[in-house]
Amino acid sequence: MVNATVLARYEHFSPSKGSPLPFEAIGKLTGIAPVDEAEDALQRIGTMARFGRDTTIFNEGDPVQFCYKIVSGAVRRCKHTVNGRRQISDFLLAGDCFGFLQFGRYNCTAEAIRDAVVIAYPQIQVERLTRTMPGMGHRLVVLMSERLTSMQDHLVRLGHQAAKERVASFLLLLCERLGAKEGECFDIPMNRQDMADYLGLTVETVCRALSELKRTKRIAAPSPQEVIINNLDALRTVVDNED
Amino acid sequence: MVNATVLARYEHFSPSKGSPLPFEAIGKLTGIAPVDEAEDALQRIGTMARFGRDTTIFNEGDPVQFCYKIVSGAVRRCKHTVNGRRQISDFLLAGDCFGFLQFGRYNCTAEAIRDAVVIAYPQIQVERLTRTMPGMGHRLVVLMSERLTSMQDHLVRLGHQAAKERVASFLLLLCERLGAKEGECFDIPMNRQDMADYLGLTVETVCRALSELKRTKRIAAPSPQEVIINNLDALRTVVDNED
DNA sequence: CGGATGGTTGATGCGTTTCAACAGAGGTGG
DNA sequence: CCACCTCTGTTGAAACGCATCAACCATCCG
Repeated sequence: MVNATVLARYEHFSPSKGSPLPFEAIGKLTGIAPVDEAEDALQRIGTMARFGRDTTIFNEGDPVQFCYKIVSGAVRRCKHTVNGRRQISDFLLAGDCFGFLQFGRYNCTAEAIRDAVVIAYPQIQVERLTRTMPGMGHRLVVLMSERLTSMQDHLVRLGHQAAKERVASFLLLLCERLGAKEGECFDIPMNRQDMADYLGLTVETVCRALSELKRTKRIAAPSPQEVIINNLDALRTVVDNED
Repeated sequence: MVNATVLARYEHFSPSKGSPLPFEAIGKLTGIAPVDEAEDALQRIGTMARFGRDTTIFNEGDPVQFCYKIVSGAVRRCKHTVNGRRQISDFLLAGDCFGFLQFGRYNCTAEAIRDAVVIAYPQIQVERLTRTMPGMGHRLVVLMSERLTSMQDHLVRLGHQAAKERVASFLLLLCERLGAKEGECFDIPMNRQDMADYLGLTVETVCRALSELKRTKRIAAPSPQEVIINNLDALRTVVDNED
């Protein structure tokens, strides 16, 4: 049953509808060549898949079948609470991996924020690689460790920062992640509701915080989905005024 | 310099003042015998140390020198923000490990909540064990994975739950962790400030939430440090009313 | 053109923080 | 041994920030 669900998802796959592409195709798509042995080994077991906006990649509690790497698009990891609310634990963009080092069942839900192309690695084969290739395990642990660090930072955000500070902090994070420079325009890949569910706020509060930042000239916004950070240090000042 | 600090800490060590005990002593103290090869190997490289209440075990950013396991007492993992506030990411009790799988530098600060006896494992030797013993790496990864899961749950708490719900949720967590049954009295190992810094609240709000839970007979409190959960399900109801 | 969707702004109420006062436990020194 | 102090926990009153509810605008699409 679970298998059927997963296979059904592959129908979203666009480049060659219905049948997952072998990994080789990625090289052409992304222009990225495997840099080392571990990466090369992973490549060989990966197949591409495409998930439409707001579709579920896997649910919390599902048996682990695949691990993923994002080629393009964006994904949110989240938990749904009993009363329909949602806490997003993090956002994933091109190049990010998820679903690795989960034991038995996924510990959170993964959903596409916008159309996303991912590479799916069968978990069983990843595990085999981890056992046989010395570098692989370590690499995954480092990945996990980084995630833990970023979640700790997020705890600080949710525990001790005011709305404006959370939004400012989020913009800085996004800016860095996207490699945008001061004064450079970049796209916000998620909508206001996603931002709100990540920051533990309401859509309205996120809007007001953004408006406030615009009013005070710390940021500019050509469109609702685009932002320019006029002065990185000015934004950092907002974040640090946590009290 | 860093070495000197760490060595100085060992002076707190009480059973044989000044010189760290070889691990064998633990067997007698805790009555726990090594259950398998990995555990046994760890035992041989561990030395005991004692940290007084509110002392620092290591600071965020310190180079990783030791990994720890708690024999008795309690420890908090936390981050200190620029303006003196503190976010506690989790509490650790007897049997819990921390400081493992950190790369280069600790990603958070660890402090003793109350007098704590720990076993310190030199990081270099732990790493060697991880490379040579097949079971060790996997065990550490599982540990890390559990931590990630619990931090995700905590994100939900901080992001979407009201004060009463957070406190109720915290009590349930503590109760389970300590293995206390419904109607059984158990000790709260940390003070109100620690609880507040963990839950992203103020001391006063934590107090009020506790008083409210007492008033409604969901819990009883023989002393400020002791709690009895009269009805687990009643408390769970409080937690789930997240909206 | 009409309806749906996502984003923004305004007014109001509620919950948490803040500030303040006080109570009880534990420790110290006269 | 008691007076005194400190530290932690508790409760009250007022201020403030965010959520809520509601209206409105812009864009997109049928």
